[in-house]
This record gives sequence, C-alpha cells and structure tokens, in this order.
Amino acid sequence: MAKRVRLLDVAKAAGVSQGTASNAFGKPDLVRKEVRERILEVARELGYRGPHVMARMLRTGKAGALGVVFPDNLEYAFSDPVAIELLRGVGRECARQAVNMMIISAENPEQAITAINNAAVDAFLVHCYSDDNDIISAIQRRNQPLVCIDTDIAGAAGTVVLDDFAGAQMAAQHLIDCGARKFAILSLQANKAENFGPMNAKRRGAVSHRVVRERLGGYHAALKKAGIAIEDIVHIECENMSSHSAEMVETMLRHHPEIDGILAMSDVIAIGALDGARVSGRKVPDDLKVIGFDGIAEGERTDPPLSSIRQDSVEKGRLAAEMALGEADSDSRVLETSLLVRGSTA
Amino acid sequence: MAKRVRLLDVAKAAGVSQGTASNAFGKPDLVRKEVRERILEVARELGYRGPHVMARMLRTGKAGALGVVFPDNLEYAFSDPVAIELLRGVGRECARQAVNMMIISAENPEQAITAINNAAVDAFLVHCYSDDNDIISAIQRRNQPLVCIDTDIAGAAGTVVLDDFAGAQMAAQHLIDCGARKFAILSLQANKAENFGPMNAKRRGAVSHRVVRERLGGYHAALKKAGIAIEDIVHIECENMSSHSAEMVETMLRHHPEIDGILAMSDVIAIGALDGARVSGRKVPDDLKVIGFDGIAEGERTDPPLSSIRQDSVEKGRLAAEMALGEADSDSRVLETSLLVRGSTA
DNA sequence: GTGCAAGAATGAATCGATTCAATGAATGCA
DNA sequence: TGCATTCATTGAATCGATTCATTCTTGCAC
Repeated sequence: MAKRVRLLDVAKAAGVSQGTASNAFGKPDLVRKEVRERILEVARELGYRGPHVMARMLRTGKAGALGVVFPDNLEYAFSDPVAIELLRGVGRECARQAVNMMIISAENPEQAITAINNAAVDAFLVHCYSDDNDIISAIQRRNQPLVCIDTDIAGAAGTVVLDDFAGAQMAAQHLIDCGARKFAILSLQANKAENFGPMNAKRRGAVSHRVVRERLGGYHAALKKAGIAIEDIVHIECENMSSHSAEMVETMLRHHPEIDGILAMSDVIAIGALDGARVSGRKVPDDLKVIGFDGIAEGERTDPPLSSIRQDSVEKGRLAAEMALGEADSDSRVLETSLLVRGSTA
Repeated sequence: MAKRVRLLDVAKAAGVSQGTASNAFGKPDLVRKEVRERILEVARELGYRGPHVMARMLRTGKAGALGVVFPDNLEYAFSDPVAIELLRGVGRECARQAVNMMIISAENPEQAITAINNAAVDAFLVHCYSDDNDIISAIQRRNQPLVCIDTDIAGAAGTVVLDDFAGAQMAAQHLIDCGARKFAILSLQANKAENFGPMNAKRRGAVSHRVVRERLGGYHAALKKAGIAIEDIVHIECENMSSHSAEMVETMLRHHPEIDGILAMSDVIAIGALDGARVSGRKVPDDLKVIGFDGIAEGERTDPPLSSIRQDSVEKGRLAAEMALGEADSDSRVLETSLLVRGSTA
C-alpha cells in the first residue's frame, strides 16, 4: 500500500514551506491567492487527502465532538422515547454548532469506562438516573466539561434537570381533583439493584435516582395534603417497559381491587398500565384514572388517550449540549412541566 | 493553568524510559510487576490522567469509533422510528465491539462535508435514500471503509439493503387478495427535489432513491399481474410524516372517491393515511384497505392495527456496522421481508 | 567458564499536522 | 533616500503518545 501523502510532501512539491501549505488549507486568507491555488493544485495531483484529522486534533487539542454517555445499557437510549427526544435535542445543538456527536457505547460499566477513556471529545454529557460513581469519576478524571441531565452530581460543570417534584405534585393533585382516592404509584427503578415489584418503606427510603426521589416526593406531598396516608398508597417498582408494567398492574389490581387512581412515573409505564387495566376489566377513566409523566407523542394514540405531565425533553437535551459546549449563560437549569389532560383522567 | 502531566514526566519521575512507561499502561505484561506498580503509583502522585487519546490515535491510526452519516437532516434520524431502530442496531454492534458511535451532525450538506472531514473515525456508515453525491464523495476521499444502507453506491466497501421489490410486491398482492381493485400508492420522497403531491409519469421515471424505485417497481409488478393498468393507479408523493400524509389522503379521497386500496411506502405514512381515511368517513378495512411498510411497533396500536411489510431494521443496522468494522464475511447483503396482516386489511 | 535463549528495559524515530517568532519583500509617506 | 508599516512566508518547535531494533540482564545447560 502506498504511503499516505503528507502535508510536507505537498509543501515540498509546491515549493513552499510546510507552514504555508498548512495555511492554504486551514487559513486561506493568510496565503496569497496565487500561491494557495498552486498548493491546492499540487495537492490534488499528488492525491493529498486533506489534513489528517488526528494530527490536527493532537496539535490543536480540539476534537470537534461532544460525548454522550448513557450509563445504563446503551440499547436503552435508542428504545425509550424520552431518551430519543433528548438525543434529538442534543443533535440539534450539535448540528448548530457544527460539532459531531459521539455516543459512548458499552455493554457494561467496565467497558463504558474504557470507552470514555478512548473517546476523543471536547466535553461530556451524561444522562444518568443513578449516581453511578465509577463512570462519573472516569469522566471527571478526564478533566473536561461535564453536564449532567436529570441528576445533580458534585463537581459537574452544569446540570439540567426538571422540576420533577412540582410535576409529580401536579399529577397527583389532578387525580385527586378527578375524584380518585385509592392510589397506586408505579415507580421507575429506584436503585442500581434491580428489584421490581412491590416497594417497601425501606427501599422507598433509599432511592438513589434523583428523578425517582423527586417524583415520589411530589406525589406524596400532594396526597398527604389531601389527607391520604402514605401507608395506604400501593407502591410498585416497574421496569420502564409497557409490557412489564402491564403485568404488574394486572397483578396489582388483583390484590388491590380498590385502586381508583394510578400515578405512573413515565408514559411508557402508564401505557402498559392502560393495557393492564383493560385486561383486568377496568374502564379507564370511569373505574380507574391513570396519569403518566413525560407527555410523549404515543400518548395521543392510546385508548383512551393518556393524560400526563408534559416535559420538553428535546429542549432539555439541546440546553445540556449548549452548556457543555460552553455557549450557555448559566450552569444550572431547572425546566418546568405542565399538565396535559386527556382521556385517561377525564 | 498547570501544564498537563505527560507520559514522559511520569517516566522520568519513576526513573524508567518512556517506552516502559507506555507499556505499563498499554501492555502491562511486558513490564515487570514491580516496575509497573511503581510507574502507576508515580503516575497517580503526579496526577497523570492516562494516555492522551489524540496522541495515541495519531500514533496508532485507530480512532475507535464508527461514523454514522444521515445525509438528510440529522433531526430526521431521531424522529423516524425506522431510523431509530437502525441506530439501535448500529449501537448494539458498536457496543459489542467496544467501538464508539460518532454521529455526524450537520444542518446542511455543505456542513456535513466539513463534519465528515473532521470526524476521527475508522469507518463510515451511510444511510442514504438519495444518491447524494457530494457527501458520498467526501466520504470516499477519506479512503476508509464505507458501508451503505438502503442504497447501493459504486465503490462502497459494503452494502446492506432490503429486498424492497419483493416486499412491495407482497404488499400489493395482499391488497389484491383482500379484494381491493382501485389503488393509490403513497410514495416516499423520490428525489432530492421536494415535490410533494400527485406524481406524474415523468417524475415516476426519474426516481433517484433506490428504496422508492424498488418499492414502486414491486407494487407495479404485482398490480400489473393482476390486470391493473399503471395509468389507473393514483400516485402521491408524501413527506414521511403522518400529519402530512393524512392531509394528502383526505384530498386524494375527495378527488378519487373510488379508491379502495392504499399502498403506503412507510408505516409512518400509512398511519397518517388511517387518520385521513377516518376524517373522510371511510371505514378501514371495509371501505378501504391500507397496508404500510416497515412493521414498526406503533402499528400495533393504531385503530385499526396496521398491516404492513415487516423488516428487521435493527438487524440491518447491526449488520452494516459489523461490515464496516470489518467483521462480516460478505460485503453485500439483502435482507428479506415478511407480510404482517393486521386489522387494516382484514 | 562459555554460549544461548528468554525476558526487560532503553531511547530514538515516528505519526502529521499547527503555531509563532523571525525574516523578507513590498508599499506608503515625508 | 530613509523609515515605518503591512503583508507573506519560513522553519523550527510542539502536541503526546507508541513502536521497534538494540542493548543489557539473568538463568540455565553443557
């Protein structure tokens, strides 16, 4: 295989210094038009493929890419509608700033650390539900800007979170307003340790995922205010998959037939809940009211359409990318939610 | 700001050569345990952050990343369910091979070329509907493995496509078997030039997107065999968005009330068609049969559930990544489709 | 005691650009 | 003619590793 043509070869052939040749490509206006054209011409003849990306990176220290880390299984990032919206937002900002988007891929945490160490990027974005310390500290060791989404981690350059507490409060208040009195909460995974099913008080007290903690807090606050005791609420921890929550709800309704209000921490879970309710012979919203969280598009097409707490995940991603790339004004943002009333509650 | 600690600094401080220090990190078994531990210890003390990614890349020539290019607007890649499945497959294979996934991001073709030139990757994957030559040739100039998905481009290292012709044929045959006689085809965008709406013969003859060409061919072949003249088929070109195709179908049914079978080139379009049919007062499948293409999950939840031609987009992406990363046995693959019968046709 | 092989460590060359202080040439102005 | 100023170009230093041919040690066998 023929050796790669280097900038130096071009410079020699064109009879100029390497510096000038470099400028001809990178800073055209520093080179006289005539000379520049000759250099480009010679480059073409020699089959020069343009400045070597890695060499340039090494010299300039800029990678021109934003690293995006999903601590949980990468496959998840391309399955969950909310994660995809987030990526869409990140992509939008990256495109605007002409920066590529590097998705750190790994099958397990150990591999993730290697992947992080091998990634040529200028900044990191991490979407973490858990305070996943090995991975976070691997990123921090790189000493580059790090923006966290949906979680707050000490030492991060920035944070973008939702006002999850207020959103959850709104959801619970809405179900109360609709007349529900016996509640079940379908929670997202609370901890690194998978432990789906009924959630006891102990586990409720040891929630490591910020999102879960906040939403749970919001639900409780609203229900308490309405005079409902925490002990009377059924807590179930679900995988964020409709098929899984559907089963959970079926079982749950068998053991707790009195339930007339379901608070789901995600629309994906809520959609499964609708299925589970149907199979169990409950009419939504007459017998049972269901409200989700996120406000994803699929919620419009369910039967009945799903009420939810809307969040702007695209903007969340975009904002985080903007921060990471250093164009944002603030280093910590809290986004608001709004109530989305549809058929599953009214 | 303090200067970065280099491998050389560590080597000096530990009293070994740079080469040995390098081996301590990269090839631990070439260094005596005792020495290796001392080096790592010194590195920690000095605050060495591990081998510099870009320097290593330059020296080894490996980037440890796979570039993924979506010639059309990047936002599209995170909106279309089929593109997302594709990405999921690519991600799966990347994770398996411990390679990161670089999504080339750009707002326009010109920017895309720059983005391609700045991407430190080992191979490229391009998902192109169009034979988008500027971008393709920018990639080819880089002289790295290039695998094309859904299109065949001269000089590509590999190609993964669907047997679109056979799939389309199956779709049309199915509608015929269900008793439809008056057909409308809802086509995807056929050309770079946006030109949505009724499609004349001239435009039908100048289709630059392979997928559209093949599927159109398949539909025609089946219909012709059933004795239906091409001239009697209504052709409409749609944006790949449900809201758009819904409008198109509404208008179309006003002008062609006789239509009793709709062949949609994507499920996204077909879902819109169901909406359009409902608004126009048609009962699906009684008055009008609709079949889509792709077999996306959303098709299960539509009213009625959508019949379709199923393809395995995840596997398509995975396979393409495998090829690009040089682990595949063949350099050109054609994936099969299958018929998915649901409520919209039976 | 000599020879040989295996194992460890060395250190200079290399990957391919960009940068910047210094130099040279050309122009303007008094 | 001389001096200051601007514009182009040069060439060496630099970014931070990895590699590999070579040298140095040891251990072992004969």
